[in-house]
Amino acid sequence: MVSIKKIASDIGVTAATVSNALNGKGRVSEVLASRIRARADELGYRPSSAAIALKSGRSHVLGLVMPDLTNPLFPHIAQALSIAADRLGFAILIADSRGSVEEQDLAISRLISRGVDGLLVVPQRGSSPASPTTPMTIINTASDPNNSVSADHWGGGAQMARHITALGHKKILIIGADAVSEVQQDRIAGMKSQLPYETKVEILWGTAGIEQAADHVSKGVSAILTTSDLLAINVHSHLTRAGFTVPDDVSLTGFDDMAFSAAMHPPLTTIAQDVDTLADYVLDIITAQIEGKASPHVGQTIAMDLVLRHSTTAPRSPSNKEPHP
Amino acid sequence: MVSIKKIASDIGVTAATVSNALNGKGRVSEVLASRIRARADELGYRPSSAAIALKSGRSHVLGLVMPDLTNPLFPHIAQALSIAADRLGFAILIADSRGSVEEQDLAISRLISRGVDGLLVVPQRGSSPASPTTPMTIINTASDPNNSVSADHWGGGAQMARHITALGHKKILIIGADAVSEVQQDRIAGMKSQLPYETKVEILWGTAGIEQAADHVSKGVSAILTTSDLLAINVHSHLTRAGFTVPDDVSLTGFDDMAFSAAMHPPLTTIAQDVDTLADYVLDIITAQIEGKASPHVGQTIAMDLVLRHSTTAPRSPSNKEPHP
DNA sequence: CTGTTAGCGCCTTCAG
DNA sequence: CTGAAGGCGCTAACAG
Repeated sequence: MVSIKKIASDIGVTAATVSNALNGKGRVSEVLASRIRARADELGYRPSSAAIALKSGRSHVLGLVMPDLTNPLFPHIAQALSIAADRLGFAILIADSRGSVEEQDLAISRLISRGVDGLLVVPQRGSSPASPTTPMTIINTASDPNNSVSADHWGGGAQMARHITALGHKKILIIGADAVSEVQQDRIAGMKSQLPYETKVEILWGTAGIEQAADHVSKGVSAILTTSDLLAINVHSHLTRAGFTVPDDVSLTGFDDMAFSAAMHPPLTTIAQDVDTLADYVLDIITAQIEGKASPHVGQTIAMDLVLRHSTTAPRSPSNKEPHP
Repeated sequence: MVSIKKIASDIGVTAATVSNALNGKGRVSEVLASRIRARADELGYRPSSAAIALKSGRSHVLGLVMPDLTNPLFPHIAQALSIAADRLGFAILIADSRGSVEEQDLAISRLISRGVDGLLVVPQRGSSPASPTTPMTIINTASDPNNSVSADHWGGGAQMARHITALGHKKILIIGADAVSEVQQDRIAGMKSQLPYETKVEILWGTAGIEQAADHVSKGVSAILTTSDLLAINVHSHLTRAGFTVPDDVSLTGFDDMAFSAAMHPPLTTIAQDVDTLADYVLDIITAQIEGKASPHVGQTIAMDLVLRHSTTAPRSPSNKEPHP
């Protein structure tokens, strides 16, 4: 590793001068400076981030803690975050909280020991991680009091419900994966809020929900709203096994717009997150926090987009009273 | 940030003594040492990783460069790697090479500037990144001459082909996503190697392959082998749209065992990677490289597992000459 | 057993 | 315009 010193001795000046020249502090004559720069890239000089971190107290590294790296949303968030981060000169250290709050706390603690300048955490369901010392921004959902920023899960659910009632559905089944997830609760709350008083709704959770879906269709349910695409594809599988076809017999929707959702048959109507905007907001917030400022984005919520595909359509008689083309 | 010095002055000793006590170098009397330790955790002391990195020249950070964080395999690899890494005291910095070799080189360079001790790279298709200075291990496929370790893609393809010919299929279509991917080439080469001379094989690439799949089935193809689950679900969609059902009309297989593959209908027969073993090998190799040693795992290949589900079955007449239950 | 010194690579005064 | 000195937190080598 070639250091500032090597360059200095090569040229016959002091380390301080090299530092000044390389950082364009203007305190060095242009001729000397360019000679220094030339030698620097001849040697392939790279400033030592350890030294800078030590001196400045800032590592320019952010820690990203996710509940489960296996979560299909992780890639998108990680990608958007990593791109946004290095635009700002930050790198991202990843950690997996492996499904438990203990692991989550451990991960946070390890990251802090690593000297990260800030923490980005998507909390374990139902947990409220906190750090007294290191800035931390929480990406969860609006109903979490500690939430810093998030997609508008409630609004996404609301859009989906509006879409489905506009289609004329009056008997609906909602299936969630996990009742303790605040994100899913918000998604469902949003759905319910937009369903007219007369429409019948039932909510089911987890595998029970998946298995009972077909029964409910037999009993007249004409649309099934789920809180994730993975859940939806699962339900779809049970439905077709039971002899129902989507969307002719039942409409079906997901959430998150995973890669496979456009590829399955029928392509799934779902709700997409704007991860790029999310990433920008998150970084804005964390960098503000690091600098002790306040970000305008704290507490904001990012609109989700309804992605219309072919798994939803108007219900068949008798619940569909309006004619349709 | 409480430093070693603070503890030292609190207790009335020198920084060096505190360092010795905390690192159990034995040069400190047990009484003093425990007094020091006590004060240290009262104060919540954490060694500064920047200082240690500066002093030792080792950051204990590894850089992970992937072609596209959006790749559905990334989560699994990242997770396995991050878990294996922190068992060994390493953290992982992620970078996305965003689909281009230039970005890949940039990412590598940025990571090196960050002072990573080693680089883990899943190379951009067809590229051969190299670093003169920083240890680097390449995770690609056996046919890449720079490959350090990888799943046995060839062997996976071979298993799949054996499975399909054992079922009695004699007219087969192979669909790959991208011909320049060495991984996919190896997967396909493995498949072809195990197909008896008499069986008819055709290979198609990309969207063309997806769109022509149904035609080929009309012309007698009884099994379609793809190089990824995502491709498979896509093909499945086109097939059902054309009125064919899987596996009754055609058998269909994927690769990678994504989350949705078990959930779709029918559940997809596919090939799974043993990412945990992969991660262990990768870390073994990179740490060996960092220490200037040689790892026994270099050049090794990790067996893939055939995951039998319900998208494959024996072909219907006329190509199936043996009776089956 | 404990202290002192010095230096990792860099930058920021403060002098010259 | 350039140099010298000091220090970020830590540890190794060398005293005492």
